[in-house]
Formats: sequence, structure tokens, C-alpha cells
Amino acid sequence: MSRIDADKDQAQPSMNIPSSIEQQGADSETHRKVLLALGTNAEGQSLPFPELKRHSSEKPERSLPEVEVKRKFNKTSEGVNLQNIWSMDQEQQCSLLDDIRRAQAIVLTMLFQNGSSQLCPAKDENTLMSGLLVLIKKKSNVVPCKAELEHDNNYIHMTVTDNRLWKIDETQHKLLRSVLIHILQSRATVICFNAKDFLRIIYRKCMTSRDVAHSVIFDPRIAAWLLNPADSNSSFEDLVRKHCATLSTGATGDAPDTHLQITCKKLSVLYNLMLTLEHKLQAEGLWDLFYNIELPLITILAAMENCSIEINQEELKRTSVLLGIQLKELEKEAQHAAGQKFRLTSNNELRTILFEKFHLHLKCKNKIPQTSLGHVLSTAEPALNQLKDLHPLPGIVLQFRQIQKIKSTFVDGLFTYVNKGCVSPTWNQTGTVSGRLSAKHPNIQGVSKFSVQFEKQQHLQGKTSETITINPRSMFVSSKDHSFLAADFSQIELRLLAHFSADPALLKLFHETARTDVFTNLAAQWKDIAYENITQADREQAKRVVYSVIYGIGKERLAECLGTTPAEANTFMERFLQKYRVSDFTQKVIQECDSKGFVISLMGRKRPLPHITSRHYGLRAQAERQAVNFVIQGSAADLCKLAMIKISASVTSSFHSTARLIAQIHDELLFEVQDSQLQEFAEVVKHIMESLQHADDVHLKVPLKVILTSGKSWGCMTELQVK
DNA sequence: AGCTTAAGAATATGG
DNA sequence: TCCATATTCTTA
Repeated sequence: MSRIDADKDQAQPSMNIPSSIEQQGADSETHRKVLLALGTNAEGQSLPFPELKRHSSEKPERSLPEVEVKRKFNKTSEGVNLQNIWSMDQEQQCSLLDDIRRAQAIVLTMLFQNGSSQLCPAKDENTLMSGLLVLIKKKSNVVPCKAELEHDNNYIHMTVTDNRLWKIDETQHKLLRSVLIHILQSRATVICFNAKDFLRIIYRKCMTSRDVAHSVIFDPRIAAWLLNPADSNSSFEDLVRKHCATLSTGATGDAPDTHLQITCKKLSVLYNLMLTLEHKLQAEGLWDLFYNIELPLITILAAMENCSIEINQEELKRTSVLLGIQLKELEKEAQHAAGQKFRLTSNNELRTILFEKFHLHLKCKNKIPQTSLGHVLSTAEPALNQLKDLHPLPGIVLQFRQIQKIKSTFVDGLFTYVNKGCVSPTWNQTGTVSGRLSAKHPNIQGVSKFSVQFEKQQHLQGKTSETITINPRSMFVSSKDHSFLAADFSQIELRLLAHFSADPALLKLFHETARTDVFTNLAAQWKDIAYENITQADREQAKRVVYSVIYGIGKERLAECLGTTPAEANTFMERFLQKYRVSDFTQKVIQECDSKGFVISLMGRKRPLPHITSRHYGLRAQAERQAVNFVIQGSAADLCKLAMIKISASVTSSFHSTARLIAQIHDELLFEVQDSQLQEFAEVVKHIMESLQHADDVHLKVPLKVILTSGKSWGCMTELQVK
């Protein structure tokens, strides 16, 4: 693992690219800066002639079988060498592997069956890979000259459609594997747009996790996202426009180029884009975060996407039917309570019944909140909670909505993503402004944690009703002879707040009460209930209240949360903020944001907040809350990512551990572990995660606490005791 | 008329 | 006038 290194005197790891830039049309000032920025490589050696120390661990394959002797050269007007790998003779293949080893940079993209590449805006999500196009940038011993370089660089084209390559004859498979391993283990800078997608495919087809464990692929999309986390989904061409305005993406229109030739040009542009982005990352102090955190994560996420999570389909089907019946029951009850037929799913119809038919808002002593823009009364959860003592209908609606959400999203919705009895979520590394990961198809991070309970009516004789409990997480089960192991950071954001604010009372909370749960404690204190008698729901409420107050909730909304009057909520808030004095910290963050226009997290992640200087109170206040929230949430995201990297590194370097990382739920890492390795692995994980407080540049003033649980189903985990 | 689409509301998660 | 995600559903 590379360490995060803030020591500016020491050379930082860089793209390891010497000064062979042909920034067509880029201004000379930028050009000069890029040259300067590229003066050293990862080891701080002077470029452009670093030693070739590390070759691939695998010997170049000397005994490559003869394929076709015919050579196919394809010269474009710019003198681009485009060669088909399957047309190479044995000698040429060896020479190619040699070129890869010696290359200064390798830029590549997948090609798809519909003729597009990773550099085209994605139209069709499900199109299959048909080949690879690789640009090999050679080192040059002379001062780079544009013409020479263009001539030296060669483009390799590999057609690898499913019937041609992956399964086909062994010799071709061997050659391809060899080429890929040489690329991934080359000292050259490897650049790929959407690298995770590329890694996931080749990983599945012809690589092992150890083959790619130490490879680093530079991905411009991630670089651009770090520079501005608000642009999460820019296409390649968007990025080129944004970051190197003077570069065109080829296809000047003079000569009607083929798809392949256009893509060749795009690869060259991609290279230049990455150089520009590297420069910008360095200038903004984001390079370490990029190189040490985000890049290693790409491989980890690709591996996560390649492993699947088993779903208990029989159970899923049963619950779907059960919930369907219950929804019908509730609908009947609701219509009875309303005294008319209406669609329970239509909030407009509900609104007219609640407020125009029953006038419940007039009978309620608190004010009913309104929808954000529509200036109509809200039918959302907080509003219905206030109304449920006045009429049976709101309570029925609330239960209906809860069950409906579970059924449509986590039961029926989950079905649509089940493939061969399993699901494997897609992980988005650049989808959030806070630095967190997000997941979709299915969104495993959003699967309900708590069970839903309801009474099932027994229509057969008697009024005996049966209590049903359904836990959506119990649909996710571990494979045979394996268990899930979950490792949770406990109260990570609150601990980070204690660290940043250095407030004695907050620090004391974590140093003293290491054995008891903070939120349970607070809930017991506030509600005057014994610690042992606090329910999960009480604890959840306490948690929400704490974070809401810290991040600046208003007294009206807090009153809704607590079920009190705004005045009471206000005194509660003041008492809390007096006990835990965090306002020095929050004011400092806001002031810093105000002067710089952005805030940064523990590991240098950045979030611009232009509204921080707005004259509109609303916008400015929002930016202020976002600033405070980002410092904490972003730092927590940093730590969680660091944990993923450290643990994954430990697994790949271990000879016997077969543990697989399956999911990340923000502060929780979910593994699938062989039963025989459970205890041992648990100890390793706990140790690594807790030691993060002293890792690299991180020196937290609070201890990190990790809670480990294990079980055969995600819905039923029991705490694991390790030393 | 029936069709698609984009935005908003509601609710699940995480802190 | 807590923050930030995804998904489903309704509505225009």
C-alpha cells in the first residue's frame, strides 16, 4: 500500500510519464506546467529514463504457437500504426510484449459490438465487448519530437468477441492473457476511461485477483470527479471539452475515418486529457487522494461486482405473496376508515380525504407541514404521525406505505435483479458529492435494516391472529460452508466530530464509555428509561436527533422529530449544544469555506460550495450546513475507503484467506468468509480497522471502535467476540 | 387516445 | 432552514 504522504519535500507518486506531450493546440503555458509536473516518477527518480526494474512475474511466453503469418498494417494520414494482434507472427508477438514492458504509457479502451467504445457516450448499457484497442506509447531516448513520436506509437487492435476469444482456442487465449498481464504489470502508466468496467470484464474472463492486485489504472473520470464532485456522470467528450478546451476529439471531417481510426485518435486525446487532469489534481492537492485511495479502490470494486450474493428465492416468493395479501387487507381497512373507495397510493386523493373531507388539519393543535413547492398540505410521514391520534386512517396509511415500500423495492424489486439465484450490485465510485460510494441494481445500501411486523388475519374459524415479522435482509444468504461477516465502525461521524472539535465532553464520551453504546445511553438519559430497556427504535431516534442538531436542524423540524413543541425542542437543542460545544469547530469550517470557496475532508477531499457567499440567506445557510456536513461525512467516507483498501490488501497478500468483500454499506463492510476462517479473519479485520486511527497521516484524537457480527443470513447476525 | 418523459413526493438507507 | 444516496410511484 502506498502511504498517504503529505511531506511536500518528498517526491509524490505521479503518473510516471516523461515529457512527451503533444498537446495539439494547447497553450504553451499549460504545456510548460505539465512538463514541470512530470519531472519525476513514483520513486522520485529523474525521468525520462527510469530503470526497468519490475517486469511481469510471469516469463514472456517464448513458445507462442504460430497463428497467421500475414501482417496487416493500416496507416492513417497521420502515420498511425494500427496492427491486429491476431495477424502477428511469433516474433512480432514477442516484440509486442517487449514494447509493452518498455512502454512509457499504455492507453486502452474496450470496443463494443455495436461499434462504440468506452469513449462514446453510453447508449446501450448491455452491449457486449467485442475487442480492445490499445495505444502503446514508447519511450524515446531523444528529446521528443512530435513527428517521431507519432510514428513510434503503435496501436494494437484485439478482436475478442465471445465466440472468437474468451472461449476459443487455447493459443489465442494464452496470447491475450499474456498481453493483458504484461499491460497490468507493466511499469508503464496505464490509462483507461471507466477502468472498473474494463477490469471487471477481463477479470471474469481470464484473470485472477492476484493478477491484478497491484495494478493501477488511471481513470480520468475519477480524476475529474475529485476536481469537482458535482460532475458525476460526464462523458469522455464532456471532460475533454471541460478540461482541455483546445483539444478536439478527432474526426475533423476531412477524411472519412473508420470507427477504429476515430477511436485511435480518441485514445491519443484521452492520454492528453489524463495528463491535464494529473496536473490539475497536483495543483489542487488532490493527487495523494487520487493515487492512494481512489485508484486502488477501482480494482476492489471490480472484484466486488464480479462476485455474487445468493438470494433465498423461495423465501422471497413467499413474502411477496404474504405482503400482497396484507396490502389488500390494509386497503380494505383504509377505505372503511375513509368511508369511501379511493386509491391508497394516490397522495392527492388521500389529501382531499384527510383535509377536505375530515378537516383533520383544523382538529390538530400542531401545524401540518406543507409540500416544498406545491403550497399544499403534506401527507408525508411526519404529518401523518401528528394526525394518527385523531383518526384511524393515517395510521393505516403509514403501515400500508411501509409494507408497500418493502414489497415493491426489496421483494419484488429484488427479483428483477436476481440472476441464477444471485444478485451483484453495481458500484458507483463517482456518484456522490460526499466521497461516499453508491450502489444500484439492487441498491444494497438501502435494504431495510429493521423488520416489519403485522398481524395476519386468520379467516378460518376463530379470531386468532398471527404476528408476522419480515426482515428484508434475511433474503441475502451466504453460500455453503461460508458465513457473512460484517464489520461496522461504531458512531464514526460522531467520533470524527469529537476529533475535529476537540471538545472535552465529546472526547470523554468515547474514552470513558467505551463499553456502552452512546446513542442508547443518550436515549436512556432523555427518556428516563433504563439502559437495558431502550428499544432499537428509541436508539434510532436518538441517533437522528443527535446528527440533526449537529448539522443545524431548525427548532420546528426538531419538534416534529421529538414530538414536542418548537419551544421545548429549542431548549433541548440549546442544552445539547452547551454540553457538547461544537460551534467553534462549525464556525471555523464555515469561515474557511467562506474565504476559500470550498471545504476539505480529513484526506483532502474537496467540495466547492459557491453559494457560501450568496446574499440569499437560504442558499447561504444551506451551503454552511453542507460545509459542516461534508467535513464530517466526507472524512468518514475517506476512512471507510481506506479500510476497504487495507483489508483487501491483507487478503490478497495472505496465502490462505479466501474471504471476499461483498458490499460496503458506508460504515459497514460485508464479507463472505469460509466458516473455518471466520475467527481468524475477524481478528485481522478488527485490528486493521481500529488501527486506522494511527494510519499514515491520520492521527485521530478518538479511538475507532469496530463491531463484528456474523451469520448465515444478512438478516440474522450475531455479535462476534474477538480479543 | 394512448404513449413516453421528467420532476416531485415519499420512504428506504447511511451518518 | 440537518446532509446525501436509490427506488418506486404519481402526476403533468
